[in-house]
Amino acid sequence: MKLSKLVGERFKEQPADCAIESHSLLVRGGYVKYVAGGIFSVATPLRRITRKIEQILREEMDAVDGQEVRFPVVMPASLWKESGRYFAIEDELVRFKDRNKTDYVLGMTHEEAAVHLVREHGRTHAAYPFMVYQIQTKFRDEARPKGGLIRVREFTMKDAYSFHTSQKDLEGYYQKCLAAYKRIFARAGVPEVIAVESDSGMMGGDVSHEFMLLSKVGEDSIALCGDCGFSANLEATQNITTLARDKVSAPMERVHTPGFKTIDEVRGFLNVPKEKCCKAVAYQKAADGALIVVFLRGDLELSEQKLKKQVGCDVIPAALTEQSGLCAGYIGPQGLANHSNLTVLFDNSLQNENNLVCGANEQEYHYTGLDITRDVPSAQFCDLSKAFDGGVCPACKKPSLRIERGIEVGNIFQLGTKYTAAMGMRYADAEGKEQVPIMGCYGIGVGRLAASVCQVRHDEFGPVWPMSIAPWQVHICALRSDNAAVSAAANKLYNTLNKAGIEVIIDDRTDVSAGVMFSDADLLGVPVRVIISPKTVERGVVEVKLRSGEFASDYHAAVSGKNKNSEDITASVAAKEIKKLVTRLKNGL
RNA sequence: CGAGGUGUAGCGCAGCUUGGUAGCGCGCUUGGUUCGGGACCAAGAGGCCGCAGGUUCAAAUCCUGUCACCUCGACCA
Repeated sequence: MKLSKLVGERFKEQPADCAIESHSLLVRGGYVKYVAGGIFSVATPLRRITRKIEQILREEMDAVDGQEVRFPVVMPASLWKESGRYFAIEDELVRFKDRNKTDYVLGMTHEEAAVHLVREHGRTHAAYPFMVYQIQTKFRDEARPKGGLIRVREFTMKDAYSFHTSQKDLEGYYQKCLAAYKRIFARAGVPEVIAVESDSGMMGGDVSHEFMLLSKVGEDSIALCGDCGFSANLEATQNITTLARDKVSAPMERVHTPGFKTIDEVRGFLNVPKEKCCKAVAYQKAADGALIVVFLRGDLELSEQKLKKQVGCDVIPAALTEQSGLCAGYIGPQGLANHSNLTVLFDNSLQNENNLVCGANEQEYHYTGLDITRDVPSAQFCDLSKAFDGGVCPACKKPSLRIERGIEVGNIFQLGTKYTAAMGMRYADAEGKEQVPIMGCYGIGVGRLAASVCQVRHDEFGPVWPMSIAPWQVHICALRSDNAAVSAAANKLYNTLNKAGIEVIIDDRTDVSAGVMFSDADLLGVPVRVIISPKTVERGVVEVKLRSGEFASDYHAAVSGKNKNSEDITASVAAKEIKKLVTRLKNGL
């Protein structure tokens, strides 16, 4: 590839509207061009990167007996009505009508299509287990695309679907896929990706993992235990609290707290620690507006995800009106209006607690001396608060939990029979009895992975691509290409490397300064840089540098140590050395 | 969907308060001088000032509406 012909502009100004480094660098390096909200065109350098990622995905999926297939982007609504998701999913699923007024959807994931494809093949138990996968464009009408390629509406995803005759078989296969995923991320140059337990959300099923690349720009919070290695999505991490109960329970006392509503105001006024307050949070069920009041310890945060799971439906923060019978800012467990349509829940953190401050369900009054055991004997406790930094690990019970941010680069779910049952997929078991197959699914976002690698592998000048996914392996900067000797030497090396099967891009522009060439090379992030200039030609050498900055002098020495020779010999000697270097980097040495 | 913000040349921005010839930097074109970390000089090209109404002799500027985008939140299979 000649850089002079490469489509896409590189520039030095920080683009407006880029909130994270990977977005800014991918725009500045001419990797992507914005088309519309969450929709990008991908230029050659990024396309070459994603092709390499896709190839790694194919190899690893094939290694666990995956069969590559291709599902349609456009599917009839009827297929999505079979699974029920046509109605369950709201605006994220794009719906439209064709010329005959038939309803269609744009594929945002392909469980339905997968079941549709394999239900005939899967009629006999002898067919199992098997997996199909595809690498294809998906469209999700995200409420708010952000972070450049991290969260987009149109994206390429590798999605795989496995089918099994027993939970045990699925679990065994699931472990194989988990191992395959670890290999994939290691090969893509981000071995630090970790698998964390996740909440399966509305995908259904019980066990699921998310693959997280720790990064401050990540959208997910992850709880990690530095002691036992426990890791889980914050939403799926049980919050264990350890506050000790006071020896003596004071009697409840009604106190005047004019205008003090929030925990901070009340605890400051009454001079008690936050954790001795009983906080009330009001929500409503999204479907019917029924009120939910959650009580939790004053220093903790409610997890909406956990609340949703507990009440079994979507929830929204409550709008407290006169009719609600709730007294905003003064809600407490004692004397709460007896509302037929009110759910009251207590977080585990309040269990056995005493001497708490709580609302009195009356304007401008709180109680002190609340003893949950004594005063609210009917309280139902469950896990509703968020785990926190420095909290207790649910696995090893040591206070060594830390909370970090991560980018979700992949996920795997044990789906169970949600789709197979709904869509009528059946097989005959060994006894001839009809059974419903069990399903697993496994996804990796290709563009998001590329952007994530950029996010964690860059310096102030540009991305530093790992050799395994770099758009090219070698970048030749021919300084002063207007000089015939330089141009001849550079082209000779370029041709020699090409013939040797090395992926090489040459900056053959005759009208730019060295600084421009180096800056562009930095933005393209190719691992091995070869510099040819009048000076190096004079000495009969080429200069080799690594984008990462490591080992640069070694290789310079190795190449320049050769005797001064004719151009031909310099090219072949240099090419040999460069090929060795590329191989070494490929093998991660 | 809620809150805040921004739309002016390919990109980054000024101009708007107080209406009166549309500007700057980068990039682009041509010529010349330079040449190992985003060079310099000279001459050029490039704009429906997001869109639609309104006020006015006159609107990038004031008013109304609308669309798009960004940030935070909600949502996220």
